[in-house]
Amino acid sequence: MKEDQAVSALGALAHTQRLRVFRALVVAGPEGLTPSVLADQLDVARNTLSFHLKELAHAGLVTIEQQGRNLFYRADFAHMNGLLGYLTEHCCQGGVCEANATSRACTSC
Amino acid sequence: MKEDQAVSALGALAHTQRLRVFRALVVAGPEGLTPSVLADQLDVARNTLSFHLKELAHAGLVTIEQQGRNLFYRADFAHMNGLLGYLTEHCCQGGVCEANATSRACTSC
DNA sequence: ACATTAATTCAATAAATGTTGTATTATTGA
DNA sequence: TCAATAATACAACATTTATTGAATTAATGT
Repeated sequence: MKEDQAVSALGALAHTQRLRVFRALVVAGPEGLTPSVLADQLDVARNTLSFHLKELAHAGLVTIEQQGRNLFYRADFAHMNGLLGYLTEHCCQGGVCEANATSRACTSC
Repeated sequence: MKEDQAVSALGALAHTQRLRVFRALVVAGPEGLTPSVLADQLDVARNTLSFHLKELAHAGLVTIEQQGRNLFYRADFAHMNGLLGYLTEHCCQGGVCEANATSRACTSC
């Protein structure tokens, strides 16, 4: 992951509602969730949610698939994993755990 | 780490210059760096840097110690570690790696 | 075709964030 | 004490981000 990707992903998560949206998608797993369900679950206006989902998608943290008139948003675990790897790597730069950095990211995601 | 702390830390790092400042402090290690040195190193105006350092400090990611007329800023590795733990834990919620979550954070920081 | 549902888009506004220049506080050394 | 240095604080402004209500697009079922 590049610096600007990391900044973008960090910015996308640096908002209470978006972090909750992302967490809800993580919990939902590979099936994902529709904006309607998310809006009900998190009590957010639909257009506001749409804005935040776009932010998350633009940052590469979620993917979108259309099924009929529903959209299914899913957490992009690989991208989140890349962010964790970036942070771990740079958190430890100059430290003693560089060798572990790659194995430390969430490999199951 | 609580949600609002995580949001705050994520927001502090979600800015190119602040991320670079933090990385420079990580590289500098336990000695830390003064604003003057950071400003020269990163080519940022001093008052702008002061603003960004305040943001990082407010988010708990850096600590400040005064020595004479110099201030020494240091990366707070424990706090960064806490953020990584929070993200790892929530990135994996509902997944298979919850048992590893605690061991995955940067233990050397 | 028509009404309904899902979701987004747009414009307007409000709120938060970032930058710059200037002024201020505090420490040091002559 | 006075000049120089380190750093922050403040005010003004510009920019970006967030929210809301109204309108729009697209898919579905009758």
